[in-house]
Amino acid sequence: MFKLTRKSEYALIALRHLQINHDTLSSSKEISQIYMIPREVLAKVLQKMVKLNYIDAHKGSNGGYKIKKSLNEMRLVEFIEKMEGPLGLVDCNINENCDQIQYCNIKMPINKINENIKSILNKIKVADITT
Amino acid sequence: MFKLTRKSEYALIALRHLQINHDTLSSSKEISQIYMIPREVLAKVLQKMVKLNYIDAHKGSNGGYKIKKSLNEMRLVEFIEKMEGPLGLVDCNINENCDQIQYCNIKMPINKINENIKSILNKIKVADITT
DNA sequence: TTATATGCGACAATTTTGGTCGTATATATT
DNA sequence: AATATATACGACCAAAATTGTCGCATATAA
Repeated sequence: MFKLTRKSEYALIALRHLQINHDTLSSSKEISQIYMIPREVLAKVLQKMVKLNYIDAHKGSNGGYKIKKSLNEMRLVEFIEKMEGPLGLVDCNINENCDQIQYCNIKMPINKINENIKSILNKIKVADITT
Repeated sequence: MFKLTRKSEYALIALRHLQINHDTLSSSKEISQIYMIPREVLAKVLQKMVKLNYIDAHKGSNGGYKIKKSLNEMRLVEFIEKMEGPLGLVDCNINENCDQIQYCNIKMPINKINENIKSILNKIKVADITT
């Protein structure tokens, strides 16, 4: 509970690598080997970041990925939510698919705590991880 | 990802109920019915809280549970960690069973964020939920 | 004695997460 | 043109965590 997923971790590891090597292309093979990450999983994470326009991809021999400068200014929460879906301590912070929703007696206080946490995370930029 | 478990939710719902009805015993049956929580699951959560000495149990007919006053002053994080095990954004905040640990390039920044979140949670008391 | 409560272990079902495989497509290099 | 190497993507499988069920033992009030 209360953990990031591996995919998020892999994404951030890759981003940091891409940031440090922002003057060259880095392939999924290269990154997966350096950090001991299963190649295919990493590849999909990278592909998702391309789709979200966070990094650029170059196909073919000597191809690879390159980070986009603008990404560093993005809020970390936003990044994670785009990659994984909305964050929330409990389901009713996200949707209303909860059997307890109409009887629940802790909705309000939990919601408040959720807001607190989100507001902290809102202050963290992707660059705080990658640089 | 990044969610409380149902068990934690159930525990907090039950605690709030016990707090409101602190002058009488409440049975797992009663609580499970009011909040639409599967009885057996709730029962185990309650039993765990008894073992941790957070609530009192009375067996037999007309039995049930009662909250201990001191619990309300406990930090929420501590409560959750006792119920569920240690919290951490990533595995290496908890133990070192991670294939990436020696190559990881985001250990430090993630650790810092983890500290931030924990320090917020440290300011929240159980009473902030139950009252 | 009976009804009703907690206590507890084994286990089953479900969901989430993490990882694998096959194939298509693009491109630099030879 | 052929080859090697890279990304793109869908289908699928495996493992782990979470959530829920069942059966039985024990305690106690009425």
